[in-house]
Amino acid sequence: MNASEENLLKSISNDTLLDLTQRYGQSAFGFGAGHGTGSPGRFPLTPATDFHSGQTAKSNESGGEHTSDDEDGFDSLDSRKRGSSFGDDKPGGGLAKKSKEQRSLRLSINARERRRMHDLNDALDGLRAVIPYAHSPSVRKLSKIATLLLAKNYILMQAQALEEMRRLVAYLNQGQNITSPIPTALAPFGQAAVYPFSGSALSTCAEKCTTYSGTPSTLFKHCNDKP
DNA sequence: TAGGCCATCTGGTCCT
DNA sequence: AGGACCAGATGGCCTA
Repeated sequence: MNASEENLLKSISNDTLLDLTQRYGQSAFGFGAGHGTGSPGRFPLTPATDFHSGQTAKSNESGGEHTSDDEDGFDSLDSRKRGSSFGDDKPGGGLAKKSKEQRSLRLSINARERRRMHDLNDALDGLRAVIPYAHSPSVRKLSKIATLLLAKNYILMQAQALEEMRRLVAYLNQGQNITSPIPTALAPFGQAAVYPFSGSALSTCAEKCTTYSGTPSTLFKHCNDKP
């Protein structure tokens, strides 16, 4: 992890929304500031030499098509890594000594797992697209962990802002004039600021997922709630 | 060159 | 039984 990213994570982990807000205000979530200015960063990954054939294979970077993965996985695999025991002759490892049936099953499972991880990465890309940081080609893409932590705090910050707006509206609706700056009575913030869904009319997990994800519902099979 | 990040494979577990 | 999910292992790429 580079220094800039490290600093970001430090600032995220302490839950200081004020600090986070200041960073947003400065649009300081581009990691390119401290390093690699003018450098395109490490993404997208450059094509690598195929492990077996020596041919150049396109990276399976998330967002790419998942078409060829479905066959049996082998020929269309990302060339980065074939796994620890793939084709390995060591005892107990690899598919070489397994039956054709077992091998076929293993390849099928691998392809499924690959697809699953691609879906996960697609979702992470979607998350990166909506959280505020510099989306510039010269800026390094957020790492997975940074994306998740930043998203979490962004949600908290938005919830806090929403709660503040609600209080302000309520205050104004009482017919009181605001002669001084923002009333200090608006703080501290209630629980609703911490749990965005706590006051929501949406009661089931499925409803929340449908409303807030914008993602195909098939990706939310965790929802046990019946709408 | 070390460390961070990543994709992939793999075997285990749980669920439908 | 088959699929989803998970965590560990492995090795490639990139940056400081």
